[in-house]
Amino acid sequence: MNSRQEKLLKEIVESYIKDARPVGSKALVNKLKVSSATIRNEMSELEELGFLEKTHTSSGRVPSSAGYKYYVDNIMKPKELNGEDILKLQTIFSNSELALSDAIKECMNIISDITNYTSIVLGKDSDWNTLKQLNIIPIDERKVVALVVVSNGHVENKQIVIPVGVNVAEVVKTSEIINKYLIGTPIKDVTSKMEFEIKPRIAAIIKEYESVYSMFQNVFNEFTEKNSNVFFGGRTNMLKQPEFESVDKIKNIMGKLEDYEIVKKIESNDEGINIYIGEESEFDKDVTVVKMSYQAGGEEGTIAIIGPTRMEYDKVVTLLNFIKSQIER
Amino acid sequence: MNSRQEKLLKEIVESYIKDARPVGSKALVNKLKVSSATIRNEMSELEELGFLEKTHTSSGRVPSSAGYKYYVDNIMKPKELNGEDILKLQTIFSNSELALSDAIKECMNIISDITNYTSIVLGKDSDWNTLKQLNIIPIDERKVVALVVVSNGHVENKQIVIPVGVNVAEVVKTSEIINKYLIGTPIKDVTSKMEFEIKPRIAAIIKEYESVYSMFQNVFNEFTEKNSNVFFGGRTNMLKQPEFESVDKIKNIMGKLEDYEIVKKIESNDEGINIYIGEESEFDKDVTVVKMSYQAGGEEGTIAIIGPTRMEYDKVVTLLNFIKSQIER
DNA sequence: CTTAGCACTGAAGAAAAAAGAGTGCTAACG
DNA sequence: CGTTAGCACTCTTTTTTCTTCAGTGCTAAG
Repeated sequence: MNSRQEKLLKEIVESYIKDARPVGSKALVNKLKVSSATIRNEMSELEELGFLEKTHTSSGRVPSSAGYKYYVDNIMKPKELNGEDILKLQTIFSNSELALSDAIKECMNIISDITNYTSIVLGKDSDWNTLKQLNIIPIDERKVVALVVVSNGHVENKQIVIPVGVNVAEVVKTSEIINKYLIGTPIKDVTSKMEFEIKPRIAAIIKEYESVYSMFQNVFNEFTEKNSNVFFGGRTNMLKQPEFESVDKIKNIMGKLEDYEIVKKIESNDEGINIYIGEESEFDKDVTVVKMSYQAGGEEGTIAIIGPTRMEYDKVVTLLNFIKSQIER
Repeated sequence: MNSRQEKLLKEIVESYIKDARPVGSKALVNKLKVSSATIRNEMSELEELGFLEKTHTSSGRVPSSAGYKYYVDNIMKPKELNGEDILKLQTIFSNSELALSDAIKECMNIISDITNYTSIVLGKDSDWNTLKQLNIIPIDERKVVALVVVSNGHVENKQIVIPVGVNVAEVVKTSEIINKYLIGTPIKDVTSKMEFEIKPRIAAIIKEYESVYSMFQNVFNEFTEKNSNVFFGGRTNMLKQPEFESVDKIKNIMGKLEDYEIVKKIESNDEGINIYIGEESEFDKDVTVVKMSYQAGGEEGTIAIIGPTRMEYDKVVTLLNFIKSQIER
């Protein structure tokens, strides 16, 4: 691809990102300083290379997924960010009391506002984390709160009504035993370990040990299934994009965003920024997912921006890079 | 309204709920056992009374908001529920370990599936609840989890990074002081009480008391602002309804569902079932909100079903009544 | 009061026509 | 030989016209 073609691709991608309208040859004569006929020639060459597409035989050109990809990889320059936005984000990180994951969530929320795309923060799948601590906090004589702390710093609490025939002291005692024998166990193994390590031990000292046992099993079960380490920002921002004007498309995308099985596939292990355009996104041919994993101070996860393929890539990438630089400190 | 008119309204409402198509006079001759001309006469009378509407001069009739209202108040009979569904709901409540609010959330999720409407569970606004307990759980030497328990049984946890120059013991000490002096304080007053009751006390014993003070203020602040006691079931079910085929309508409704300020207005204080049809719903002229408050064992809140005005009122009301009966036990 | 009959209405759909944006190709130009 | 003006052609979009049809309101008779 020669430099004029690159310039041409750049202008087409940027114009289409801006207006969501196919770009014709005449519209670019000012930018390229050559006649529309020349531009047409170059365009048809870019089309043969697979970087451009036509919506019909005599329409203007639209970037293909490959076109966006080339743009992202070779042409795009980091975007100057709005000072005000930067400041907002920086303020969040400079609030040193905030846990990293909370700070990230707040930031992604703001980024959703800035960009009008949807953002997702995905805590690392709890299967791989280990039990760090289990606390029982009595609320009254019939209720306690079970607090499970996991190695990645994630905390989950659940209110429990104590079964009849059991008293708070017994529940607390059981939690002590669990803490003694199960700390460090991967969350996914807790259920089986409970049966062999804990059940026999409490059987010896608690009358209604079956109730207590199943009570704690429930706590862990729920925790394992939990989708709660998914955070969304600007869930409906997608609707603002002109390409999602068909109800079916909206249904499709919103439906996928509701489906935890699909969303969790976004999870990334790469601390670099990865961009999945169109079909690659696994959402829709017109959707792009930009994602990046983070890891710091024992917390890890993935952050992602979901938007149309017609995305302001420069802005999004620059924003994520900014977040990355903040995380690293 | 005479009894034939009631019967007519009933048939029109039920037919429209079923098919989402305006109902013409001929379609009802079998049901009413009179000629289409007679039905037309009655229809135009019902229209004058404000219970029916036409989409255009020569179209069939559609129930107006008032028509639905009359149907709900005077005509509708409780609906026989599917035994399988009942069983599912009952199982949840019979799981005695579940906190009430968790049980309700699960139930509403199931009801969303059954009905294809959206459900909402709204914890009572924390302004009116009092602080019951504050726990600090050390995670490591720089991190703790602050756990705030509120009188309604709601628990919120937040991970905090301890400011430099402060140690865990000081944080724990502060939490003990807060527990000593602030328990029973309405959540909305905690912030001001912190300043006058706690700040002076910790100033005496902690060097970096300013940091510790603002740290705890942050915990409570976040808690007060928190939207987290809103639970949604079947958020996108609305999209399945044929009346929401226009993108603008979807945007409008989904947007409102994302806006905490609007959603929290659903909050109800009436333990009876209230139905807000059309404009009254505050969502859209084609939306109905059915809501009811609950209160038991110190927990309280509102549950609501949001769907089209063309809603299966009998089913929804019967389901909510069922939930109510379960809560009362 | 009920009903058959019929003219009338307005939406929805199909078909045809007109307008417009943009292309590809050819031939001329420096 | 790359660049450009010119022009026929293609396909979408918009507008217009026509047709169909479900359903109404009204009238007059039972």
